[in-house]
Amino acid sequence: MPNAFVEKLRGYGPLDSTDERLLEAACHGSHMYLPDHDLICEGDEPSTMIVMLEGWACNYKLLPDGSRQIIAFLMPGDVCAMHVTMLAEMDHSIATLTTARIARIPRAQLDALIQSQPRLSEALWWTQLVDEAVLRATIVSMGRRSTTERIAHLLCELNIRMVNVGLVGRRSCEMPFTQIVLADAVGLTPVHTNRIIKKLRLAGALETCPGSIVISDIGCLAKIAGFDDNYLHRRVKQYA
Amino acid sequence: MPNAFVEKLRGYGPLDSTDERLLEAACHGSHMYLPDHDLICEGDEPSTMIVMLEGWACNYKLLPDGSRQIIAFLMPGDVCAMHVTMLAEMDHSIATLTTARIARIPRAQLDALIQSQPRLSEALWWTQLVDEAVLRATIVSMGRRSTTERIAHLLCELNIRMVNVGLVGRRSCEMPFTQIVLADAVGLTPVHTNRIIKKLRLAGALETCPGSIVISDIGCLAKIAGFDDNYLHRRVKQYA
DNA sequence: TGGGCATATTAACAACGATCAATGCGACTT
DNA sequence: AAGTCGCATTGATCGTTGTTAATATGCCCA
Repeated sequence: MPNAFVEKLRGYGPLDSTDERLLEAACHGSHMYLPDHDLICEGDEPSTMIVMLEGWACNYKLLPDGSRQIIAFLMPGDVCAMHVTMLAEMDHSIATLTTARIARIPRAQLDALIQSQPRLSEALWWTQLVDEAVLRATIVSMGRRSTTERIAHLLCELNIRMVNVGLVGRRSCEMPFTQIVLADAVGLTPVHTNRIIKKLRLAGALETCPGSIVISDIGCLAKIAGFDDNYLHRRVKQYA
Repeated sequence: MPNAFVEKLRGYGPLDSTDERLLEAACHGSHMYLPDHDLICEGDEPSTMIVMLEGWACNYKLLPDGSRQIIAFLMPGDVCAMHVTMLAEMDHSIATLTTARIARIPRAQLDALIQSQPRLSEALWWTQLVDEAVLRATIVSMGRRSTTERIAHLLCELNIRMVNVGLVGRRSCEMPFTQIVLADAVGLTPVHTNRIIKKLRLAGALETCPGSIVISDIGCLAKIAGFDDNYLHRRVKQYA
């Protein structure tokens, strides 16, 4: 099975065979986790970089009143912020959304990799910068887009990111999370999120199953969202 | 006049005199800009790291309907994301909010600095990670806090950041932006922002002048916001 | 096989924030 | 001195979103 992390970094620029071999070796001690499993919690001391190999996860924060805000979605190939090990404690938690295979690369090993493989170092920097651009886009969505645009925009982004790592089949793109999870990501109640999902379903943009959302017309969704993918900083545009 | 950038990086850990000298030298060709001046725009190709030496600026994005979302505030000592020069084009714009002194460090010079001064490199990484944590906290505020908490939380954050770089005098902390700017940062209309500001004023938390907001009771504000500064990562991890 | 549980869905109502409109005020210009 | 402009402020009204509640559905498990 191809290593999604290697695959993703290749998206930035060519890696040589040593780069890829070392990267795969670093991901060797991966483990499977069940859905809804906290990989690390706010307040914990980070000691490793977390790499998603299979499945989905999210960064989130809990508030005193018990509500949750999902800050970012992680899919295969994604990493939690590089070098977080420089910080004394996590300011957010990371949990799986589905069963997931995860590798943890200790700081020392990461540092060694970065120092010896300049291409790898640059590719990792690039993923870091793109992740930050995604956070900025999220802020814009939450501040100035209508709730319908907001949800459509998020789904467009996830769709492109899934395409980038080969998660989208011939015609169907299935996102494996409940409407409750989606609500926590866009800052709405599950009830209202459901109303919007219904609207998007009636518009023909998507279909729903319990536990997942299937994109049926990405063009329709992109139009509703006013989606522009420039912030994902893809090197190769593959739109027709 | 002390260099705010050097001062801020010192907040992470000790720099040696060479670090500080080189950093100050890199900031030598600074320029003054008027308020509301775009330093770089979405779509532009970034070629330098932008360093705030005096005054305030913000990262923002404009939407097709003309509305604006401010993504982050920049104050003296702050930099726009390190290494953005790796990306082909800016995904957001940066504009001054007040008159401001700004240095631009070309990528080559930045790379040389980072390679020769490991402490500096680490300190820059740290600022980068803290900036990202601030973006995460912004998302949480926009998604799950009441509008009053949201505004109070932002003001608390800005207050701490101002304290960190010596911008808060003996008793008064004045933030030099209009309520319109604040509205664009918290994703509300100026009208509603004004209503909340009034409420906070009546609670004794702040005072207003045209064009600025003065914090008069940070404790009160922090209580209203439910503010916890952990995400600003002010304590430094001790390495064995 | 039946009961419990999480998710999805819908309705009715309440609360919140946007919109529209008008006024005051001070700084700046002519 | 009059006029313009941007900002701050307030009121009235309207649309959107949250809240509460009820029901349906499918799944897991005892």
